[in-house]
Amino acid sequence: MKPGKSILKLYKERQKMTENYNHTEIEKKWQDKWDADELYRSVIDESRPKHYALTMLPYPSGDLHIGHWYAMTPSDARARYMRMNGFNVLFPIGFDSFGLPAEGAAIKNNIHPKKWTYANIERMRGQLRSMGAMFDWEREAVSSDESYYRWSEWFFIQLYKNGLAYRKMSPVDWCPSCNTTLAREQVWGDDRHCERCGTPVIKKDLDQWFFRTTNYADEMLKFEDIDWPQHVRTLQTNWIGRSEGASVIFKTEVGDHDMEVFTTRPDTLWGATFMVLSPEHPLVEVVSTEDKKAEIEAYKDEAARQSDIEREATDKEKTGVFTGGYAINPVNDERIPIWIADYVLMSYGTGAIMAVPAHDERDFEFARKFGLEVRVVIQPDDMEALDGETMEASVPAKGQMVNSGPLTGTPGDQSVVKAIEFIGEKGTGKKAVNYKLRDWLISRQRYWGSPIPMIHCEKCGWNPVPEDELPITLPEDVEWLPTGESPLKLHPTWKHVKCPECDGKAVRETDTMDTFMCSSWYHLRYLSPEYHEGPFDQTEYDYWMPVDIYTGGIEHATMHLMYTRFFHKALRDMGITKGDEPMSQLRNQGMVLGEDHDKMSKSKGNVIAPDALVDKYGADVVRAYLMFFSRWDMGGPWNSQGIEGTVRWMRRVWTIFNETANVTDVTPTCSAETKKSLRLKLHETLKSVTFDFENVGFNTIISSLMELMNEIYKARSEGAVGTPEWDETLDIYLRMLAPVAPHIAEELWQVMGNEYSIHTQAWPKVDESAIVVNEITMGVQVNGKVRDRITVAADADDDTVKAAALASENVQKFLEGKEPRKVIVIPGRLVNIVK
RNA sequence: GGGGACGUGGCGGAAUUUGGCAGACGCGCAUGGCUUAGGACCAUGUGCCUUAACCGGCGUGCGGGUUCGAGUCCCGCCGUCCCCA
Repeated sequence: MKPGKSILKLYKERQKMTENYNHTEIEKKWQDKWDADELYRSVIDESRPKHYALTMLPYPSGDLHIGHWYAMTPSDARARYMRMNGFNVLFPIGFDSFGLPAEGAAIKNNIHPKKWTYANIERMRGQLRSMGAMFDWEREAVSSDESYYRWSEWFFIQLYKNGLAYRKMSPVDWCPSCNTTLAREQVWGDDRHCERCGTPVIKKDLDQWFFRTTNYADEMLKFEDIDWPQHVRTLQTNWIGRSEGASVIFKTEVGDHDMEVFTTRPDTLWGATFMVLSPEHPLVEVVSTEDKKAEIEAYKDEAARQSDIEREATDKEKTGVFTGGYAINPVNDERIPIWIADYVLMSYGTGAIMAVPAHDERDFEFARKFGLEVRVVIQPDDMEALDGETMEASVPAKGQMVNSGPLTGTPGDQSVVKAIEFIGEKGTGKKAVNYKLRDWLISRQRYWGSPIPMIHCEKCGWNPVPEDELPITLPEDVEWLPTGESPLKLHPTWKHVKCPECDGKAVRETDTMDTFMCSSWYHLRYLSPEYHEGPFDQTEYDYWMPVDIYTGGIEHATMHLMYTRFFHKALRDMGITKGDEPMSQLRNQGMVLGEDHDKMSKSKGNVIAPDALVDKYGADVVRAYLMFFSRWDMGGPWNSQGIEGTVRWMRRVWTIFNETANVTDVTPTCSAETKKSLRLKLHETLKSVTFDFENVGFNTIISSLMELMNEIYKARSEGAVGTPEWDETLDIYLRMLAPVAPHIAEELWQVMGNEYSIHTQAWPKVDESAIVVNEITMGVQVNGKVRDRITVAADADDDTVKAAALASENVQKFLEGKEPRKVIVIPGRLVNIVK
């Protein structure tokens, strides 16, 4: 090795250091300064329009992952863009810090959930700061803080007092190993096992608290006044599952009990040849005969182990058991057998159906399998006469009523209405609407959640805790049994209280609230997290609400996003909130996949850790690459080679600005043409970047900025440095870069000798005159295929364009001497010549 | 089973608005420059087939349709992904 080699290498290294920017240093420097200057404090300012930008509340799992960056940093860029456009922007952050994982950690590692949670929050605060987002930390809200859950409790009481919270017995998923109920989302797989221990869950009847979400089912189907993605609207609409029909009472033959059924097809009542109850239906015990009991019990156990989806699947072999009991069909007083079958769900409708095999697919399969009668009562006009004995499939279409007593002959377009009239007159049924939506089960047999502020007294029943006694705080001196049972229940003293009514002995509710309760109103707590007179300060509410843009994952479409709408509407009706909807606009981001195009997971080893990326590339590059690599609403695979392209771009940006700042006395040598086209490209870029920010199209923002940087390099090589056009371009470029890469933009803003801070600068305005062009190129097609390109004056009339197109040699060649039959001119776009 | 979304080069993806020049931008690759050197930087090229090159032909999952014109609209398939109390 020659001695000169290492010296040269050293020199090169040093040169590289000055050429490239030190992201760690710069990002720290500006984050500290922004903090010290409270640059991102958002306070009420009536002189400016407000913009409330909200990103979904993270759970403090312990480590920020790339998904958080993907959700938050593009949202931050958009919020910054709005700020530069004169809006007073609120972009808050906080933590959804109650929940199951904290208790998992407690049981597994013997660490208190509170300690675990708050340590995680502390760690994640630092990680969140590294994003360089414009979070207003003064408004941080943490849902497990006493000052927060005190108001969750208060809301519960208000809902209770207004009849929107109630208690009832309900079958819930229960893990016999963990000795606790599970949320629906904690039950996994087709065999319905516990997410934590893998034990198959069972259904268990428990007294639980519910919120009356179904009161708002119809209102939640309305989306006219909010700009939410069609996909989310569809998911919520299907989830609510509204259907119109009739409710009809069938009587049991023995005991004359009512069995209510819901049907969308009351016109087929005369074709009901049997009834099916859900295996969980309370009347199963009553109607079944002694000889069937054992068989029925076995069947019930079997059904309880299956998921509702499996049970409802139409391709599944039908199973069922005859109860030995009979019902009376109210329209014709016929005696029909009562069966139980798993395809009837207790959670849908009334848990009982009238089976009309001739006109319902599943009833038909069931009837054929068990040899039950198939009776045709509807005859569609365009079909041959149906025969119940021989038909091979059910006919669900509407049509003329046949074999239907007094309604025989009613045409298909009136059948449902007439049938409802008929049962109405008979007093045995009425028009009804059914929803798939259930009331929201709020009880959790958990410790780490907001206590339900209710007290039970043997004498006075349930009463809410007096409001001046709030908050009911969680006791900290608790222990976990290996059974996993809630420590609140096991605590020796906590639950024993005096009855607020009679002052006698009473007990607290030891269940806590579903954490979706906390996240239903966090956007209100952000308004005034230090406020103690109520859940929020009314003045702040009146200024900031509603949320102008809400960003987050699609996975919350039917959970959080429905709960929060319900919550807002319920609060509105109680006089607490105003307006019908909490969030005017919703935009969802997709998911960042691993480099193998698979979902990221520790077991697959394809997880991308943002902290390491920030160390290596800096927050600005990570932000920009996340915006660039795919359409935001689609997401896509990470590519560690791909990010290098963003690094190169950022380095080129850095170079251009530093070079320009350091160059003095330069004499421009470029042509007027160069200056004009640079300015054209600049304002075209500004226009499209503005459009893209407005429409949340992040990837094309970055590609436009890359294109413009390529054009800047071209202009530089042509000697444009030092011209007014050059200076204008660089000035506007930095402003456009600022929302994307806040640190480097701030640094370069300073390098260029401007006043701090770039983030309080105005968004530039497009100069339309710069975009006007004199000449345009148009494609010329012959029979739809491009054969040439012509350059014409931008304002040329159609005849001129036509003439220019026909003058093309290549066009003439393809015309083969023939006279064109038709020439279509699309101004500014193309010419199509039809041979 | 039902509901929804998507399908464009070797790869990620562009093509806004009302159907109007497909493949922007980036990765990768290739060639050249600078270099003792390059996994750095700069420049150029890069859908496929054919060609020395031009020209030409073919091209947005497959098959049909509407239209002067279809990635975009309609119908039918195939495939992938997501959601489902």
